Amino acid sequence: MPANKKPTRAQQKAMRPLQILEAAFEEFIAKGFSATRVEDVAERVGVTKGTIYVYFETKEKLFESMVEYVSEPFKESFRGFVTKTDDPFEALESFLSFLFAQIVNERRMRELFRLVVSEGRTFPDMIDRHHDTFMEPVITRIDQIVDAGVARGIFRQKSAELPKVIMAPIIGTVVFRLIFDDRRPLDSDEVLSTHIDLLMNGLKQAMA
Amino acid sequence: MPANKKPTRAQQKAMRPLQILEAAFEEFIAKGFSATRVEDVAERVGVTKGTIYVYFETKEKLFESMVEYVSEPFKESFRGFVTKTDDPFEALESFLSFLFAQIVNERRMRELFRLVVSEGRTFPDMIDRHHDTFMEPVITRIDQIVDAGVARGIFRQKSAELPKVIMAPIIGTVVFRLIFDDRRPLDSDEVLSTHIDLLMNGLKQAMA
Amino acid sequence: MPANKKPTRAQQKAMRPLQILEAAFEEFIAKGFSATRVEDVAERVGVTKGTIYVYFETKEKLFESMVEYVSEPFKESFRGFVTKTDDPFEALESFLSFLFAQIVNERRMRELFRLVVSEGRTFPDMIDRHHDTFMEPVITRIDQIVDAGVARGIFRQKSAELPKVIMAPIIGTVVFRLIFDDRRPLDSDEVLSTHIDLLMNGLKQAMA
Amino acid sequence: MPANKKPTRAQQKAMRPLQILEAAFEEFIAKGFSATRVEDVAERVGVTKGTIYVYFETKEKLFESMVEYVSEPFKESFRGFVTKTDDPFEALESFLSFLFAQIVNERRMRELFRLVVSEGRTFPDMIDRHHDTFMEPVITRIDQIVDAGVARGIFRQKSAELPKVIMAPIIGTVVFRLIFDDRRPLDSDEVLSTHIDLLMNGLKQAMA
DNA sequence: CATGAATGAGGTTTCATTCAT
DNA sequence: AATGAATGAAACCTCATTCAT
Repeated sequence: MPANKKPTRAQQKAMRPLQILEAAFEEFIAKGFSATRVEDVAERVGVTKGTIYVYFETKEKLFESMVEYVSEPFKESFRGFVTKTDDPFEALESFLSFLFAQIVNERRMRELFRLVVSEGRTFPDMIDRHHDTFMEPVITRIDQIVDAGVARGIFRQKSAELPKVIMAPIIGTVVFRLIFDDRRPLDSDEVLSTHIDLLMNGLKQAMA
Repeated sequence: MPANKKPTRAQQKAMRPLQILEAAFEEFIAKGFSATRVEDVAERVGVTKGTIYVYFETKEKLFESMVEYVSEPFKESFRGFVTKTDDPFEALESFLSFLFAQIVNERRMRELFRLVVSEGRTFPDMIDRHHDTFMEPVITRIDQIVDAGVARGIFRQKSAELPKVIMAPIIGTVVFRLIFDDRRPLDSDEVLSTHIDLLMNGLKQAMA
Repeated sequence: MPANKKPTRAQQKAMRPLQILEAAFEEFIAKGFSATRVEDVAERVGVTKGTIYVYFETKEKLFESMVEYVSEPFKESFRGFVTKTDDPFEALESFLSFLFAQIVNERRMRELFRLVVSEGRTFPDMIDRHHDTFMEPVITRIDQIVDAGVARGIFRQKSAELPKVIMAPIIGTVVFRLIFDDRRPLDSDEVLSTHIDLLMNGLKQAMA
Repeated sequence: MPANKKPTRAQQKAMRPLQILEAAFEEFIAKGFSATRVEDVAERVGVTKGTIYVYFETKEKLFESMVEYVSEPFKESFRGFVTKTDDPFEALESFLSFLFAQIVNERRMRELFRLVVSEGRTFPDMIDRHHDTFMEPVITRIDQIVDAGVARGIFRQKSAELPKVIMAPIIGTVVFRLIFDDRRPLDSDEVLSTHIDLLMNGLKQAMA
């Protein structure tokens, strides 16, 4: 069963948009929307400029489709994430581990953040969608876990911004890695466990 | 003591570079390096393209000078920051308050982060300088405070990444504000006090 | 006698070129040669670009074939036109009525004129053919009628350019309709009868 | 008093738009709007593409400005045209001579007609303006002359479309020259005098 | 110092045409 | 016969930069 050297035309056609989106991702995160040339994307795929326009109407549409494309895996795995425990500590730890794995340690997600920060002003829709499908659900989930902990007298009365304070180190770590990871790598697992450790103590302490 | 209605021509002349840097800042943060036109900067100042080139050799140099320019105030105030207490809790709280005031609540600093994230790949020097004059000193200072606390048996044994975990929420909050503040404003003071509160409890707990 | 619901595939096939020529006509008169896309023509027929090239080698050839195609009906009817009278007045009136019916009041012929005017410089052959198969025969026929009238002492001695002067209002009316008919419709019948009336009097008068 | 070899920069600047409009006219009439390249216009002026865009925002705007520019002389001379006689025959003859001189025998005006015919569908404004500033005033003037003649019992009762019938040969002759003049030149003066002669007889006849 | 006309390289997009299926 | 993916040449337009005034 030898590997298929040449894909059929039908296979080729089905793959093209994906190939282009992959290439677009790499180019856009490397140079930003404006400084990326459509031709760069084409070259990376191994086709000519015109081919890009067979699949995407404009550079803007290509960018937006690409953002959609790289956002999908997280949305998918978030939908599939279920807490298996009733213990608020374990629930929080479990969810934070999940977020670290899916966001901090996923290059795609880290770079997606770069784009949200850098191109958000030019693509407000992206911000809205990112908020609605990412930030809002995540914050809400944290909120629920904290609420449950508070209701059961395990966590202390929460502050209004507590969910964001719990979330902030994740965003911070993402950005830290985006900026400095090349020269100052950071031990993500250590950061995660430290963050959790701090949180567990910080939240529990109230009960003392 | 007459009000200075019109600056003299000499004063005007001396201000030109500053005006240009201010204008450049606004344009570059709004559209990014690549999408900003030198003419946009000129228009904002009220001069013509050519004038920009009287003071700055290239668009790149203008950008770099602008980053330098908006970075200065933080460096200045950081140099002037002294801890007046020996108590590690107070020292940490004091320093975090300082960072919130100087970074999270300073539009210039927030937007500077946007540029570091978005243009860092194109301007590696900026990243290096930002690391050396901003991140490194800040982390070091946190480290010192934590070390002091540990040495005096007030804080528990610290993790290697603890300073970054303490710093991360600040970066995270900056980025949160950069991205969502327009539609989901966040109560910075509440975030600060919650963060400090959590930290105090989290760190102290070790002693229990 | 069942209605022919669907043409057979063979019939379909035979019709393709005609359908394409029809579509090409509509597109070319609407946007001109250069601004018309081969794909527009294809879409109008309901096929894809490639199909056009099955029947026509290039866009130019398509255009030329189309001009040929829409010119045919006039040539046909002109060949079939016979003067049934000996009276020069009646002959002239009859021929002018024929020309109005076939040219001024025929959308195809009017639009053909638009193409001759607009694309003539790019397609000199079209001009030549239009001259040889249209203008020249028509002018000649007018000339013959006038000659006959002069020979029989009914019309006055003609001017060298008289046939063109007789013809010019027809072209003028065509162009008037091409340009302004949408907002300033013109009563073709009234124009025809006025033109004839004027001519009859103008030509006859000489004899007085 | 030697000729000024090099115009000053100020002179140059004042002339540029005119030079460009002249060049645009020649290019647009030769190839039509769509097939004309901005670079062709630039080359004809002896500057580069970019220079065109210093003076005209888009190719469309350039086209429209050019139409405006070449229309002006006729509007000017039409405003200056006054009939010096009370005799309707003379008035009509005088006006038709004027129109032949200004329209039929003016290359600019002839070619303007080509553009109206060929680009009218793409530039409806041009049609409107051409109607309002050219066709309508001319037709109105003819109408007035004819009315005066009828009122004084010199011309017969006019037909509703008579002014257009009087005007049509002029448009027809223009178009004839546009299309065929290269290979079948036409004697404009002869056409004019024949047209006038025919008209005079045709109109006067009523009195008999 | 300041201007702004001019440049020209380069970017996005279009489209006639080809060709494997 | 018909398709439509792919090409690549070329068009429109932009903009950093220069330089004579």
